[in-house]
Amino acid sequence: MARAGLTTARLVAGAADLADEVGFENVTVSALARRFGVKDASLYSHLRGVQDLRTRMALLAGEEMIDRIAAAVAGRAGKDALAAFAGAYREFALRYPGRYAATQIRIDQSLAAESRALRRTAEITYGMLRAYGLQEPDRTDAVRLLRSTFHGYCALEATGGFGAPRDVQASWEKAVDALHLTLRHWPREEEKDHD
Amino acid sequence: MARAGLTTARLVAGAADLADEVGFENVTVSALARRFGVKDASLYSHLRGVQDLRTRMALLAGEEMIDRIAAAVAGRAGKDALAAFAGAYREFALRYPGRYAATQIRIDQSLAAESRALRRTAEITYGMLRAYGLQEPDRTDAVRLLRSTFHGYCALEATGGFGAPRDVQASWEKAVDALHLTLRHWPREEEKDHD
DNA sequence: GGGTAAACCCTAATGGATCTAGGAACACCC
DNA sequence: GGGTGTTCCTAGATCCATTAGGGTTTACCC
Repeated sequence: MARAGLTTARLVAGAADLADEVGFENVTVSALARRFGVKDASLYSHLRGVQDLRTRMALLAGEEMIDRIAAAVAGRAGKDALAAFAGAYREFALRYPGRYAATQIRIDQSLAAESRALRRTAEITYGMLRAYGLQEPDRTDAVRLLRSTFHGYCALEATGGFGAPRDVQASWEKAVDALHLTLRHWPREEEKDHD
Repeated sequence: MARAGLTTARLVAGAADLADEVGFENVTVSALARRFGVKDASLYSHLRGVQDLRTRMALLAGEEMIDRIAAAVAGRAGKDALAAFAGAYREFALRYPGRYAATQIRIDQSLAAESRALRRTAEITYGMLRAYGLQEPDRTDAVRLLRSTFHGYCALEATGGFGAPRDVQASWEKAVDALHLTLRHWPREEEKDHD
């Protein structure tokens, strides 16, 4: 009956590792308890339940991810910053698929508001766009486009959506190039291109 | 003991409706049996199990989705076709969230190869790009970029990822505009923009 | 160093999910 | 009307989430 030394933080970290190994959707309270050599019920002193666990995993993974991205972007601007952001984003998504999946779940609005990770992500993303000189609402539109492309690419790649023989890394770099050009020549409110 | 008249097709269609109502991940064999007023075990004469059910849902939803898109794109070219494709894509994803989620699961490679929906999707997507005059590998890169952006946007929107007050429809139209320009001025292999 | 309160982990039990095995009722076809 | 499958059911095994309540270790305080 040696104590296992469980804490909420250790459990959540263990769950994140487990998610990377077996997939986010296969992280169960039972599996987590097994990993710590403990009975299921023991986890309920540290976690309110599986929903709580998932939320905590999402927040942890979000922090870890934005830390990597922030480190990659630091000291860069313009296309350099964009490429660094994109590279760190995809690197994280591919290397830690369970953690990445965790970042994509729906989070309670009130929790999201007080999440340091989300605030930092917004800061860093908007900061990265500064060089392109966009004003609202174009800035928000651009952020949404970037996030969509990054997430969509990683999600499709992760689920085996890209079947063509073409190198996936090369396509990614092309996409980042294209995004850079899009940001540089953003179709602003007045100067719409009709064609 | 009146027979319920179950068939694989009816079950899969029912499961798709159920997915749109309660979410793809909440479609269970039990819930589906309940919906048809039948015991769980009865479904196993028509379906091999929950994995089989999910795969069939994915194939069905994929067909339905590409049908809508094909109808929208028919007779259009260039930016017109792109906008129609994008509109039909997002319309489907938002209106049938459970079916859309089904289309995103990982499908067995051998099954994917013989899927009519996947072949048609490829045809229509590449056809839509004809007007932009891209050659391989640029064409594949462009397809990947389009799919990523469309999927990423719908996925983020569906999980409540867009918190800013900016109108989501407007951002989407801007994204489609931006994609059109990207396709028109695609950074081809030789003429790379270094900046 | 011993007592005690809190923290930690357990047993036990409920309810819901997937899935298998085997049996009964129905439809159809001659 | 008697086969002959197909369709659906009962029963049961296994796994997961969660709650209730109880025993044991830890750490702190005198």
